[in-house]
Amino acid sequence: MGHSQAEKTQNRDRILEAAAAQIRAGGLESVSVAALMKTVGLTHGGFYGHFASRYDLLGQALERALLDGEGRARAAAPGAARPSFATSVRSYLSRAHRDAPETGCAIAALVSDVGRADAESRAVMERHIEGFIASMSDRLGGEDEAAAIEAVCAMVGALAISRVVTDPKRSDAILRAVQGRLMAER
Amino acid sequence: MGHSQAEKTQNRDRILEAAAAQIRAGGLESVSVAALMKTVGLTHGGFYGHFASRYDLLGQALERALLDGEGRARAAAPGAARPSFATSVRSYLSRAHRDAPETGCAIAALVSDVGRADAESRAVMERHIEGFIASMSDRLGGEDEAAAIEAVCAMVGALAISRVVTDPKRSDAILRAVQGRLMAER
DNA sequence: TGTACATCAGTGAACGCGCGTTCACTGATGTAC
DNA sequence: TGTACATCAGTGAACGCGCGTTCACTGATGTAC
Repeated sequence: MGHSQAEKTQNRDRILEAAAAQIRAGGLESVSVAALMKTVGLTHGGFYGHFASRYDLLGQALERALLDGEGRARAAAPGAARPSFATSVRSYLSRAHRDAPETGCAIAALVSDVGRADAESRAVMERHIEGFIASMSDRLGGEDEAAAIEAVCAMVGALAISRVVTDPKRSDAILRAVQGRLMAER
Repeated sequence: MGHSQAEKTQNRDRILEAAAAQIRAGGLESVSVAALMKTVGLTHGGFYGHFASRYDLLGQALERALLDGEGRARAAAPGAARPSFATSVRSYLSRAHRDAPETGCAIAALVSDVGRADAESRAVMERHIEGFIASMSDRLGGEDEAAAIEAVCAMVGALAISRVVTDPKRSDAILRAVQGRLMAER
């Protein structure tokens, strides 16, 4: 077994990435140090060589999850150009996105959790919410921020709600309805 | 100290009500049997005379929280008549509602939590989401379900997001923006 | 280039703590006569 | 109506368990010569 410095950096990153996926799949509280380290193939004791505490990790994992989700959105648009409003909405409100929370938007995956978290965590997510609004506003021509805010709220709400609904057809219909409304309005 | 049968029924109800508030304020996982019983003024041992397990309680508390939230919405409309679309939206997207999650809509308070819960819990919330959509659809004239679905998603999303945003003015602005857009459209 | 040693990433046993749950017990309630 | 007894709501000590965290240890890495 190797213990090089390069591997340490790499392991830290793998821990963070696994935690970022875990919090989206199971919520902030679902992260256990032992289980996390097992996922990465290490033992729990080594954790504290990378992070000061579970709480410390959680803060960083939240930021990472938010970045990951945005990265995925960017990657989902084929071609180099910035995706259009319609493309963003379609990709965000897709079944694929709904069915893969662990790699998807962390805002939708964790809104209600973070809404009751400490101010620091809320500020972290807040920055990404503003980024989301700004990018949608941009894609709408940048004139009407209220329209962008409504779109973001409807998208986050629809995705989160679609994950609650147990009837797959009905869940699909909700995604489609909001998609249709958002595209039709402009 | 009294132990009459009437008091037992009453205590059970108080436990359930406290749990319904707690899950909206702190999430499903935030409920601890000991803390809950203390809130109600009893000791933890007595809990199992009322519920089979913590898990059993959680299921019932979720249903109760959802009913509570709807009751509050109904009570918020002064006068006997069913509130209009505009009144519902205004009351739902109010600062008062945002600042009192423990008595407010359990859908907004717990969407992302329940989205990753077992099918049974999801089905419980699903029924209330359908009820919410149906009532909004009704208030819109009952012709365009997609409009009602969009409104519900935007309202739930906006309220949940407004609780994340740490800047109070910006949080207010988000509520107002979505309110304005939903009312303007029809 | 090769050797000796210090560094340090990761190991795994151990600890304290809180939590869900159990259970023998208490004493008021409510019922049978 | 009053008395004796069974019932049972609530008490609080105790238990097992999992979890976050610590720490002495291991052995490969990387550096000084």
